Amino acid sequence: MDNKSAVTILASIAQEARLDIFRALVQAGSSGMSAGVIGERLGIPNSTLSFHLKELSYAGLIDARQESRFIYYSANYEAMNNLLAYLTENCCAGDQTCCTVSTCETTEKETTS
Amino acid sequence: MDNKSAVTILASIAQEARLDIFRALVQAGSSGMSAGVIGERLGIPNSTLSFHLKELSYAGLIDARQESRFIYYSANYEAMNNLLAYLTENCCAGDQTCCTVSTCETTEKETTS
DNA sequence: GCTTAATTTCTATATTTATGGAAATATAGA
DNA sequence: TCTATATTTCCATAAATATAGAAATTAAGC
Repeated sequence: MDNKSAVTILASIAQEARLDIFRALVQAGSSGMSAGVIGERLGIPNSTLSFHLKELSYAGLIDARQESRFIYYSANYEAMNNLLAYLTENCCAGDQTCCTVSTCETTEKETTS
Repeated sequence: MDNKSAVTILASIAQEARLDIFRALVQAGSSGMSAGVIGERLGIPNSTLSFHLKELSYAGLIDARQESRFIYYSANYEAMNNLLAYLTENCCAGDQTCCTVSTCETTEKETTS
C-alpha cells in the first residue's frame, strides 16, 4: 500500500452515501447485494448510485459480479485490511502494546489463539 | 461514531499531504511533533501545512499542545480506533472469524490473551 | 516594550467532486 | 426478435477543496 492508493481508497469512503454503501456491503458478507437493492435500501437515485459504485470499484474497495440480470457488489475485505494496516503501520513509536493491526480475512480464517 | 463524523475523519486523511502528516504522527507516538518539524520533514509550505493541520484537528484525528514557542501535534489514537471499529462493525454477516477489530490504546494497555 | 521565531489568517485561483433527470445500453426470458 | 427490467452514461450545474505568497498574529526571551 502506498500513499496514493490509500488516498484513493479513503476518498472513496469519505462521502456519506458511499460510506453507507460500503458499510452495508461489509455487513452483507461475501454474497453482497445487487445495485437495485442497495439503491432501494439507502434511497439513492440510479445515476447517483452508479457514480458512487464506480468510485468504490475504482478504488478497489468493492467487487462486482454479474448474476443473471443483476450486478452484485460485495466488499473487498483484503483491500480494507490493507488500508487499516497502512494507517496503523509502526504505530506509537514501536510500542507493541499500543497497536494491534486488524485482520479481516474471508478466504483464510484465523484462530484467535 | 456516526456517518457524518466518520466522513469528516476519512476526508481529513483522504489527501496526500494530510495522510503523510497523520501517519508520521501515528508513528511518532504521544509526544508528537512540532508544526515546523512536520513541515520541514514533509516539505510542506507553512500556510499549506497550517491548513491541513486544521483539517485534521477539526476532524479530531490529531491533538495540539503548546510547549514553549512550539505547537506539538500528536495522533489521537482513540479517534483512530473508533473509526476503524466503525468501518468493520458487524463485519461479514456476523462471521466472527472474518473480522477482528483493531485496537490501539495509549492509556489502557491490552494483553493479547 | 522590543526582537526574533513559530504559526496562523487572508486572499485569489485552480481543481475536483456530487447531483439527478433523461437517454442509452445491457441482459435474459418468451 | 420483442419486451421488460437493471444498470450505466451523458450532461449541466452547484458546491467543496487545495494551493501558497504575503501579511498578521502569537509567544518567549532579553
